[in-house]
Amino acid sequence: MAVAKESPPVSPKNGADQEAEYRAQTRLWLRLLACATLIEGELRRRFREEFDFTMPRFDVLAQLDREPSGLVLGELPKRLMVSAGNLTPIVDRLVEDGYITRTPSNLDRRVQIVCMTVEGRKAFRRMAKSHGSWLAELLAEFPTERLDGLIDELDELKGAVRDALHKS
Amino acid sequence: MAVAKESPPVSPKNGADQEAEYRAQTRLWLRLLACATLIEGELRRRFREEFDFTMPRFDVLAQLDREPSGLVLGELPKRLMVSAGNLTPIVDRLVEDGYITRTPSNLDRRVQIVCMTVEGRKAFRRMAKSHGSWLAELLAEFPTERLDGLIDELDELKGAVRDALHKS
DNA sequence: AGGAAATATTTTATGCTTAAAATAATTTCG
DNA sequence: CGAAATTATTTTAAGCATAAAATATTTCCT
Repeated sequence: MAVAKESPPVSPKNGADQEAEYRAQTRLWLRLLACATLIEGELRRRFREEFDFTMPRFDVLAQLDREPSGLVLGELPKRLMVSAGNLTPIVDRLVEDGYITRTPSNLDRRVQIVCMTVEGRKAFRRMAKSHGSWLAELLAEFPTERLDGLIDELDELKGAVRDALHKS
Repeated sequence: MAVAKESPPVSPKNGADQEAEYRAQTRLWLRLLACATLIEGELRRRFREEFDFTMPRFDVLAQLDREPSGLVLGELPKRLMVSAGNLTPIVDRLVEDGYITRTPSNLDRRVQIVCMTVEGRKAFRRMAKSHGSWLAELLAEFPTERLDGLIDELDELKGAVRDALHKS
């Protein structure tokens, strides 16, 4: 069960410490995933039942809601942390359904500008309101005064992971 | 923008407080999702590149690794928090590839017992080792002494969400 | 100018995920 | 006993997700 044989990264740790840290890191990951899965599953279910809508579609609208003049299509995969190919059929359907428009730029015909329609904006606001209250309902039992603390911890975690990703 | 018009759930809150809490809850959810997405994406990438394997397949093996005598198939969707139908093709392929066996119970022919093979166990251990060190690498910059605190917070969050789900 | 590299987007192949319906075996109970 | 309800699992249809390859356009460079 020798794990700490490789060169220690910062400070030397004996086997038992290293093992304990491994376990804690794994537990953190499992808790994180469990919380996200739990909340995401419930939000997805409600989006479907109440609005016959999906979260990825809602996420696209949420991005466009903040950009009254529209957004270059290529910005969406970056902001939503998904692949570009993934977005194509989602945007296709949002256009079909009249929530957004997709117009090729005249300056650079590779580029497309996506923009929410008036109806899209209306639909988004209605759904966003429900989304907020669903979240409030799901998180109601978590003490309000600890929300900000947890947000800060997660921000730091996110930063730490990002840094680690940039190094490799 | 009237939001707090509905009857207040526990203690009365004025509009501004309610708005602030909504925002904090949304931020918490977005951070949680961002952290999980970031880590999951990287782990998935490495599983694919290093082992040509997927995380759902690994998750199934991880459950079976803790059960030397095997597991009733129906336990897997519960423990992994996925739908039963989802598991069928994943288990199919793990059987095809020789990592696990699936044998119908003689007492109740609806039930199937899933059990890891010797080779499955070997492959799992190899992958689990890498999985642990990848996680350690990704979380290296997050201070060790705060791991347990964050785990506790997430445990509480998970409990709060579960409670909210059971109520509805 | 004109070919090569870069950029934006779509297509393809594969796999995960869900919900709902279908199948099959067991249990319950009148 | 035998029909109805329950339980375990699979199938189906639809959508999300990725990686890798393809397409189309623009920029860079000589």
